[in-house]
Amino acid sequence: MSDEDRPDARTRALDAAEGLFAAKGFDSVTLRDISSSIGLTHAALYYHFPGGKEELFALVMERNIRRHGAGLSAAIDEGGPSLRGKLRGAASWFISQPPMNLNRMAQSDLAAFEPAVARRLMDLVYELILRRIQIVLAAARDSGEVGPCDPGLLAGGLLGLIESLHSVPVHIVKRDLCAMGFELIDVVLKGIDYKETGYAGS
Amino acid sequence: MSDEDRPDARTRALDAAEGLFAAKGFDSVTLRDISSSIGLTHAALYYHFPGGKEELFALVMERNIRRHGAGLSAAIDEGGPSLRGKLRGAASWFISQPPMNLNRMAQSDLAAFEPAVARRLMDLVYELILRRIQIVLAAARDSGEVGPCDPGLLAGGLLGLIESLHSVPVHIVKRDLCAMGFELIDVVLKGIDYKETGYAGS
DNA sequence: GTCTATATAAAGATAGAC
DNA sequence: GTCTATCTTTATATAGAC
Repeated sequence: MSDEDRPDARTRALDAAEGLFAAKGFDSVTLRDISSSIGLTHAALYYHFPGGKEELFALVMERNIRRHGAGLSAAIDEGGPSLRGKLRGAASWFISQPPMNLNRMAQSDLAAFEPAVARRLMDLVYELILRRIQIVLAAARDSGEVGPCDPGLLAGGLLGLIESLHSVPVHIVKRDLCAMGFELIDVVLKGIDYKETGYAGS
Repeated sequence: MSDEDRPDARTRALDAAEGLFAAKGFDSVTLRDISSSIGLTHAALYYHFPGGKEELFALVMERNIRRHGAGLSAAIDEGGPSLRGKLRGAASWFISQPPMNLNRMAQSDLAAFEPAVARRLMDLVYELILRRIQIVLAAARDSGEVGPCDPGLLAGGLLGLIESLHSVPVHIVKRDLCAMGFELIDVVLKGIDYKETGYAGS
């Protein structure tokens, strides 16, 4: 095992920035936070990202969205042919990842950015993530697997639902987050009247 | 109508801060943003809030949480005896208000606060908001109005679901946000197999 | 590529006049 | 109560040495 498996400084900067931006948001993270976490001074970041903090953030977010798009797509495909399997795959993916905090990105982080940049990132979210879920739902509806519904509305709702699991206070997490996600998926599929779930009361 | 209905400066500061903090988060709002929006200099804020920005934020958040608690409670009571009515009331309330962004508050805004302050605010959220929804669900389950379910999990999920409506891109909002919220409530109640909803296809 | 040093701007906070 | 003025710290960003 050579030491060549260590990413170059640019990639390490992107990785560090991704974690910090995801956890604290654009304004709360300083370039020094990022650079010092990979053993550089903040000035070195301007060599790799001449556009400064905004360029770094935009690059990080785009990479993050694309990674989520690819991971989500694979997880859906691995879920098998049923809608339930596909949605469980999607839930597993989002639960396995740090929270995307799309609300914060849209409403806070991108507020001070050039509209073109902000627009582009939000379009990517829609195209690679929301649309992917929407298509799954629309296919199930069109094939009659489920009844009439609004796939666009439901896709956003499902994402909010699953991502909200990341905010569950630790002392409330009695079970595996993934099991909780699956239970919420079953609620969406069958409603809370659903009797055949594995859940056995409080 | 006397001019006495104008709130005092302290209240106007809290009001302005509430809107700004809600929209942009703790770090993105400056004391000058708040003071200038009510025609004061930022130094004047230190007369009303000697503890500075952190005190102001904590006061604003506590007031906001209590207002949501009261509004939510009233909305649930006005929803009538059925679970569906109560949940529709809750949805109407959250949709009528600016987004709470509890995720951002818990994960970003409060990260740099004293643990005791952060803990206290999160406890208030649980006690006044999540618990209120949880109780409604538990009562419906215990009375047999719905089947077995986990009220704690569902309360958080419902909140995430409804709050996610605030992030729906404007060009996607084909209908009234409240109607969309009601449709999501019906999904939770009956699942997407539900055929008797008013929804009439894409 | 990364550093040190520095320029510049903005923010929280305080002192003291009015 | 609110202001002006100032202090201190911290951030982004740049220049130039190595």
